[in-house]
Amino acid sequence: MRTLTHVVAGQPCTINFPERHADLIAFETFLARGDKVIAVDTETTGLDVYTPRHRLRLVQFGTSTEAWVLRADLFAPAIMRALRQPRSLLVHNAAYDLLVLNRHLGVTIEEIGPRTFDTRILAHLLDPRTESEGGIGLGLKPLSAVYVDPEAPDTQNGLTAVFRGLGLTKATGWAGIPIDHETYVRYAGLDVIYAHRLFGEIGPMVRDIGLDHLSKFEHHLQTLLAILQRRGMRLDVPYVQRLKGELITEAEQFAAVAARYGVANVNSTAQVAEALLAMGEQLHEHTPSGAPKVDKNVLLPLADLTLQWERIESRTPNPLADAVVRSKRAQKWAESYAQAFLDLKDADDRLHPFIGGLQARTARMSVSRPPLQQLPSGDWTIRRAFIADPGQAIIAADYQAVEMRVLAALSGDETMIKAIADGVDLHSFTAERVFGPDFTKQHRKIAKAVGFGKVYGGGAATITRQTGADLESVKSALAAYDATFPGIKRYSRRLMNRAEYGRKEVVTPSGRHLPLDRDRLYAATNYVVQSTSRDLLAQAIVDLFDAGLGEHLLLPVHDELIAQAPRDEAAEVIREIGRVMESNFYGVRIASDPEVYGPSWGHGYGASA
DNA sequence: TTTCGCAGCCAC
DNA sequence: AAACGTGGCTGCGAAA
Repeated sequence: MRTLTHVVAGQPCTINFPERHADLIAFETFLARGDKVIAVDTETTGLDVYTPRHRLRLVQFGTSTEAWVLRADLFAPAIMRALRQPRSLLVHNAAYDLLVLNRHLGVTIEEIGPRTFDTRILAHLLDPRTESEGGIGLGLKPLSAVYVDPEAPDTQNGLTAVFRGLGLTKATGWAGIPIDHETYVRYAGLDVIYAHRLFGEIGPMVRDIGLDHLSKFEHHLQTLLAILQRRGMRLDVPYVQRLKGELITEAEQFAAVAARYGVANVNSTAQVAEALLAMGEQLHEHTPSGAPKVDKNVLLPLADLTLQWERIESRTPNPLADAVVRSKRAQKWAESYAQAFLDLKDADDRLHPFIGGLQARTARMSVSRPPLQQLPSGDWTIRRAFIADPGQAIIAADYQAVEMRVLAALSGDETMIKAIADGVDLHSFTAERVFGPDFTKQHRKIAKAVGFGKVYGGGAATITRQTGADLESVKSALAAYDATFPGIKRYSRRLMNRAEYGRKEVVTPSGRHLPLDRDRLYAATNYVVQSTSRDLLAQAIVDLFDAGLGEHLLLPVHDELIAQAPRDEAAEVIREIGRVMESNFYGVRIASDPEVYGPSWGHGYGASA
């Protein structure tokens, strides 16, 4: 047994590192003490839990003064027994550890999820802001520094310094550092001690502000999302390999065209800008640092293309601009999607994207490694890579204009609530009220942009840029919109006034406190709408599991759920899922649109083979 | 050599 | 008076 000592917040703590089986007797004694709550953490070789190369190295247990760091290669049975004892577990960012323990030790999410407390969830409820947003942050280190001990070492960054001394990098260090390296063991042990103390500090705070109920909900949701992640989605590997090859060829062909105009690297914005200027093009827009902007909003018009890639016929296309946008798109799709899919798949050709259930400031969920919430939707080719399990079909149900409906409900605007109840197209309705009965397609487009502008907090200038309409008609459309839906303007003003003179935050119907930046109080409306829309989807996921439909779910995508079901039941299952998703929110119907896609996700976007 | 901020692009 | 919100990820090019 190796024993390390460390002072945490002025108190001496011990970190025990058993080296042989005889050392476990003391560990059993520690467990037999019967602490109600024990902190747990894992150290692994990397973040990609389901790739064949992923390994579990250490599992740590601890209280506020004592940690046990156990090697998974030597002591797996003891670790499993400890995890299965009937007591509460305390984990910082349990979304990750639940999956690790399930995959490597077979201790399932269902076994330990329901009795796990996650300090990251508690911290997010207290303040969801990251460090860069002016908050404490959601990592164990910044939270410990604030709530436990200002001297808390940064165990993650501290180790990267150690990695360098060993000739390792950030990428190779977690797998390569010797498993008994003193700093590695020490920091592994400190993490559970800090997590335990952090829980002791912020657990009561969450209770005091009346968020116990929301906390319970978020813990339950996280467990369900972990089950979705464990399930994963099936990848059509031959299709992805073929697609990747085609995309790379396309990227190379257009890169060769760009090279003829002096651009050796299409991803170098500096090279592209210089070459375009040399060709006599004007570049009026600039980036925050002052460089000429050459993004696709600039390049597509130079190539005589709309933002939807249709020919405008208003000028001679600039061949360089055309080649650059085409090469970059093909390369982005090849790398960010096709290649990422192949890198992250498990041994059974399934992808298990990480679902962050409580991610954004607004609690919106995120999906990463790979980013399945942001696959191209204007074209089916990338989504076609995901296929249903044998005998099943991909199905999906999305909320219809959920953010507009939430805004209508929260603001209580009678005109909009009635329009929704009557089932009319909201943007056409707005266009008619703003521009009269003879409104055009362009008028509807402006009305739609104004509606989104209200949700996002966008102003006349932004809407002008988006729609190409002139500033004056956009301004009058905004004024007419306010006159048509006075409740929405009133509601936004109320949120801002409260923040102006009271706490710089907005509180959602679920009781979530969302901090506002003092120079961006106008974001209040967006925050409460976005957050509430997320809460509705989260509630739907919980309800679907309660209704026995959880086994069908595959992925949440902000306002929709992707699922699968046996082919001959698919239509019925998705209708049922859609029904469970629907609700009445302050008198406004939150409606869903169920759809059977077919053999792949891409079949919902026009794929046929 | 590795890390990191910027620019850009994908989604809702 | 006006104010475009939330994420993930890749490549470049300079800093460390």
